[in-house]
Amino acid sequence: MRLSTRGHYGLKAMFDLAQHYGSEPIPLKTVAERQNISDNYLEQLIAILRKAGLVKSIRGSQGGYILAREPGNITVGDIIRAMEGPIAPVDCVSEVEPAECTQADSCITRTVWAKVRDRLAEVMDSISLADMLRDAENLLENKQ
Amino acid sequence: MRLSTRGHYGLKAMFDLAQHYGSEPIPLKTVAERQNISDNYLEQLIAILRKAGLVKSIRGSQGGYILAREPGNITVGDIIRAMEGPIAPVDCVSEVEPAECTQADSCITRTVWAKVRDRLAEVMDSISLADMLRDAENLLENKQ
DNA sequence: AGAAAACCTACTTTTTTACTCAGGTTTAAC
DNA sequence: GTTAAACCTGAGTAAAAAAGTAGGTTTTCT
Repeated sequence: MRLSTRGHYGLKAMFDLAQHYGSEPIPLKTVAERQNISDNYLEQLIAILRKAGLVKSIRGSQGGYILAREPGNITVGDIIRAMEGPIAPVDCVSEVEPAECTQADSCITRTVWAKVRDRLAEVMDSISLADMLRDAENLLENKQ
Repeated sequence: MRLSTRGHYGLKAMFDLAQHYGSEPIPLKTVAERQNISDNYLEQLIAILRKAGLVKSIRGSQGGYILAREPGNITVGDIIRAMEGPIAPVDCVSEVEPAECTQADSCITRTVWAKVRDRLAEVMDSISLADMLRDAENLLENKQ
């Protein structure tokens, strides 16, 4: 039950953009440095986020990336689904196009994984980037 | 966020043993056939379950496997932890020995994954093999 | 003794992951 | 219009993990 670096880095990058939402576009290289990710690799990952409509790019000098929507309107679930595909502990309970399973109607392990899937989706969909910004602020306050 | 076949097959095998709890030991080959798993492969998997203390083996002719505890006392979480290791969407929030992270105190994505981990553990620990047996019975009744 | 079954270890193949690299295209400041 | 900074694309690759195979040894029941 691990996330790949795609999901992990994807959320990091999106959170970085959220922290600078409202100002100029952020160059990929800047995000990569701040989040400690190879920029060649991040370039590929951010392309996925762009195609999923989660970020917008501004090309050319002084260009960069910005969130496509406000942080309150983008959830962890959105990002993870974009980066890792539909949530599905096992193929036969995928959120979209579940794999065929001959014993689907009597398979009890299947109903277990459906419950796990639903809880996973529930928690990921309940956390927005705005929530994360709020958490970051609180963390900072408690430190001082 | 996928399970490997280890966890998937592991739960299937354990559920199979649960369905025959209280009678003679079940040969591995029988479980493998019923659950449609290569018996060579299942042999490796069940060795993990045995070392984790979840099943007992009876050697020799008429031998086989039985659950080490009653079905109400074995949870999906027990089985998945045995088969896949500690629950941890990313290494830095592993249930045991979380990986070092230089920004641990200010990393917000980390707190997200901790929440995901806790929900995962919660749902898996709340379902026992006995619960699954009950579900199976209900499913059967509704069919008739 | 013979058969059935667990046990053990090592090997192989396949798939996925996590990158890297090379070369392009577009834009905007100057 | 040149140049630099940025985005875009696709191919390639090394390492790791996953999934499965194979063959032999030991134990115990009959």
